[in-house]
Amino acid sequence: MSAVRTRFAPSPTGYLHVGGARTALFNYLFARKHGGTFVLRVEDTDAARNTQEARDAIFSGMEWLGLDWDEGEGKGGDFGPYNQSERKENYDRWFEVLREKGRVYEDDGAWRFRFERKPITMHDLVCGEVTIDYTDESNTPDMVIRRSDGSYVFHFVNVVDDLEMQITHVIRGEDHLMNTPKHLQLFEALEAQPPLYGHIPLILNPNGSKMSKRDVGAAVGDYPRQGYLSAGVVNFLALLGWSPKSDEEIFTIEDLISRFSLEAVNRAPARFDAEKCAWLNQQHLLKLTPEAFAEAAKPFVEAAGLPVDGDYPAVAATVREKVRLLAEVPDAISFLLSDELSYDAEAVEKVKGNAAAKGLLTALADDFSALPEWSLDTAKNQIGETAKAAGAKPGQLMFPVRVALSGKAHGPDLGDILALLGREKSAERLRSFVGKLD
RNA sequence: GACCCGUUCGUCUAACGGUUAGGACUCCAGAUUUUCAUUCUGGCAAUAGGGGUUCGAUUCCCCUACGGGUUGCCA
Repeated sequence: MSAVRTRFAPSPTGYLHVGGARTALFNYLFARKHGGTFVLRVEDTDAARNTQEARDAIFSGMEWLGLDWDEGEGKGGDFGPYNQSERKENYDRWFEVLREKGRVYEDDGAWRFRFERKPITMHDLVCGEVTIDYTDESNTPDMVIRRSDGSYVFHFVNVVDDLEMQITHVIRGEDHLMNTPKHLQLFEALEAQPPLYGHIPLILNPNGSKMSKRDVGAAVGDYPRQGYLSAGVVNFLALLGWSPKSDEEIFTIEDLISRFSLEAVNRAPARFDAEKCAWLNQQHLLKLTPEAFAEAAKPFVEAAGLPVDGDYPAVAATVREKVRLLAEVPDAISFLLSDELSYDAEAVEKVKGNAAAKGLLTALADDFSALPEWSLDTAKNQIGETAKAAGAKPGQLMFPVRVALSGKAHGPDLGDILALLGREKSAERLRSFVGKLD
């Protein structure tokens, strides 16, 4: 087989959505796996619906996901231009071939392609052998390939471009399965070898309806904003419709490249599960070094108006194992970066339910002030000492201290909190919290 | 309507025609952590229904139901 060439061919009419991203991913994985070439072609033949924002969203989305293309926008290549809007001469030339062969005829100013009336069998890389009968013209009317304004429709330009760009494998959504016989007929009329096709199942909403624009989780551009790592999203998308055929499921893009195969792609559509996507993201977050985590979370913390100098890297590191999305970080550490505390009502109520808490917290504040030296260990140990001195179990005091210092029921390790806050602030927050318990 | 693809725990999925139908997410219960999270252990939970073929069917065939797709001078 000649060298593998795949392509992703989006039309810039909206943002890049997860379905398109997964199609791009599978084409990318397949090309990389086989040492082939991945082409990015923009199908911008519908001038009325195309927008510059949509073009930019495609490029930035692909870049964010790490799906670097070899030919296309910004990369050049021997088969350009890679925008269909700039390829009219190519279409005119091939249209002329069809006209000379008598395969097209005029209809109301438009030109229709005359199908051969016979059953068309395709050998889909994912779906297997599928036959569509083109014998009955009323079911499969000859299709317009050139509009009355002289422009060409999707089916024709798509085929001409795949032909000229020497695409060997077309991996696309199942919504194109019924289009494939049309494309096959075009290739045959053009006397060209068609690529191999693989149709992957669509992604559905959690309720089973078709996932489209505007649905939750549909826009790739939203993921970075919510604090997803591209590694997490790529991992999740890969598992939607493809299986490694093993119990493993945490994969880097390199892992995916080496394991990917079209044979392992499912035929049934998959539903989008935000919970699992977030969990996978957490798994990839866990793989970051504390420094890398702090750096990744930085934009979110800055956007929340919190300072990211001084202790910030150490502060961020305390919640590395406690968040699923980076967008959760500012909330999780704001009490360490700012003195403005907001108390979680439920957590405070829980402390109020503990009759001994007030006395214990007051005693601890005093003991903190009296501590000869202040360190993570001495401070943390003092909690136990103070509790025991009052005849209470250490565990009884841990939660109230957590709420007093952070205002929350969940957060970093108590020792980390004490060390970062320091002696004065810790004692001060304990005392001020006691005042709120009345 | 017609045509095409599909149907395993709620979700993502595994299972040469022979498994107590496995794993993961979620949820619940324990353990660990003097706190939170992480981690670990255990639990709940599925072959859409009906016919065949077969010694034996999640697996092969047919029918029904359900879901999705296509049916444009959109892509």
